[in-house]
Amino acid sequence: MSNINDVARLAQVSKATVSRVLSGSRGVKEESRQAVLRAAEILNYKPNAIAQSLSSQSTNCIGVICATEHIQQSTGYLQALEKQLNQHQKHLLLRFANDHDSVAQAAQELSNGLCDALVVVGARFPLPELDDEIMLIDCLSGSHNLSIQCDHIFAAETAVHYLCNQKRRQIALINFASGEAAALTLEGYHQALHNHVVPFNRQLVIDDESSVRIALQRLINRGVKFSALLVTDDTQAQEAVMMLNQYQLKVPEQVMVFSLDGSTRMPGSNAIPAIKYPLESIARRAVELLLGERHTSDLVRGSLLIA
Amino acid sequence: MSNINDVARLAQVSKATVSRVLSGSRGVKEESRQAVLRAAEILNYKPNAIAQSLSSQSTNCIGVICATEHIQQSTGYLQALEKQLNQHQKHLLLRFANDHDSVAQAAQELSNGLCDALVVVGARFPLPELDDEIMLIDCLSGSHNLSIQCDHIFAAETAVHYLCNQKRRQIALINFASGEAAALTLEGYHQALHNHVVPFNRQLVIDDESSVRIALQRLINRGVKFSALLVTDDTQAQEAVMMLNQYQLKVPEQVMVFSLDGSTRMPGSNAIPAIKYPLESIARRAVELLLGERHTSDLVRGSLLIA
DNA sequence: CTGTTAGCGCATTCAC
DNA sequence: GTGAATGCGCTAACAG
Repeated sequence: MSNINDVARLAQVSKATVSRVLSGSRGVKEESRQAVLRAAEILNYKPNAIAQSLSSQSTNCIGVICATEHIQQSTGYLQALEKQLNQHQKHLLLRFANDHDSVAQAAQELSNGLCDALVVVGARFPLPELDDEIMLIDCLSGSHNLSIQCDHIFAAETAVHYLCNQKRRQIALINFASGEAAALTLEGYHQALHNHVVPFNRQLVIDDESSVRIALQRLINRGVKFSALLVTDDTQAQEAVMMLNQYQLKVPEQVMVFSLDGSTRMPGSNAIPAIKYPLESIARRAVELLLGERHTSDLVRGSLLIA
Repeated sequence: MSNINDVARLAQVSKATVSRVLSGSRGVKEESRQAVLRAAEILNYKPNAIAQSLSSQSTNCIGVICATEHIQQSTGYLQALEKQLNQHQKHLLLRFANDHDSVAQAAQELSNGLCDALVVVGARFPLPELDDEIMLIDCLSGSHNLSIQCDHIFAAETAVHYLCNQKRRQIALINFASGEAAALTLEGYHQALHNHVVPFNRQLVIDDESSVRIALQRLINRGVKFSALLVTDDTQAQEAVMMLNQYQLKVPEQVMVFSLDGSTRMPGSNAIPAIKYPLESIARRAVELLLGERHTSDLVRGSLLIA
């Protein structure tokens, strides 16, 4: 690989001029300019990103720590984020993590100057204490950090309203296992039921179980009837549908399953009503936040999506 | 962020000694050693990765260009790759691409010293001419490059054998739209049919159509009967199942769908027989290849997976 | 307009 | 054992 010296020599100018042409590029005689460009072309010269980073004290890398648990959703975020970052000439350094400790370790290892910023995406578990500079997207909690959260109250309300309008008034909820997200979802659920004058039945809610299958079994074991089931994402929804079928419960005739996050639909889940969040929009805001073009943490509302 | 000078000053030694302790670390008096470690601890010092890279002429980053078309599969590779790279203290720089030009551009942009190596994963379209150093994993072609390919002949053979044993002899094939992978798949299909003394019927094969839905429509429009359908991956399989249902064709009673790549099963596709490739193993070999611990391009066989 | 110089933070000689 | 000096490739400040 050729470097700036090679170009300077071939173009008969100094390194500084080469640098000027390829960067700021103003205040350079057209003649030298052309010479530099020609030389660069001939040598197929690309400024070394590492050297630029060291000099400018900023790599153009953003570290993304991505939760793997509901990987389908996360992948959607990943694609959207990469697209936005790409448009801003930034690179995406990927790291997967599925629990508290992995996130902590990843954050540690990426805090050595390699990244300009860090983002945690889609964590469905309690996070370690992170530097305030770290951004959280769609995580269970994160009110004190730079973050973009889904409006869980709104989502739950919308879901309940929709289901009530479908004459489904016994609505079960398999909630997040912890975090603010769980509390907010419950709040929206509660509120909407109240608006529809449907009594709240504690027996219809499971909010301390990370496995959908077990949550659903517990729900069924309780023997309470329900005509609708709220789950937190599409993966859970699909699993729920399969289990309900195994229990001879017809979906959606007997139980309508509703996904509180169907942002990245998989083939086969089209028939499940859901709340869909605008991934591109979220990614765009996230990147703007990271780049300092925007300053307020965001609460994003999703829209109702029915087949 | 503190740097090596701060540590050296606090520990009352020179930069060189600090570097020795935190890197090679031999030939240093225990006393200084402790002093350095203590100072580093106090200052929470982490050697700057960028500076190390510039000095050592090797970032520990591997660029991964990931095809998005059948994203579920790719995500599996992504996770497996990240895990392996992580174990080797390497970072994964992610880039998505969905066509010839995007790959070319991504390869360009990542060839500026930021990455030590480049990998293209899961491309289902013709690739641009790439540097020989670039590794291909599960792409349509790539015999001249460093690569890890699935044994498509073996997969198709296995599929056909299985289906024939299930008394399904009219086996339709919706093949890859191009590349060696298509040719090899067809070869395996052909060979296995021959072994089972089933005549080859050109009408049962579609190999110039990138959309499964359209391919399947064409197949059905042709009016040929088929009791089994081979498709190239799970996403396609699920779409095929849905379409077949719309055509009132019961799956698997009337048509058994078989996925030639079911490495990353989604909920709901469990009932579809498939060939499953060992993702972790593939990722491990890939990383070994990248790191020069191994030198031969690989052909990987997948195993039959039935519910 | 352009060349020279001095860092960026670290690893690595080479003397002592 | 250890410190001073040099270089990785580039950008920026400062002279001319």
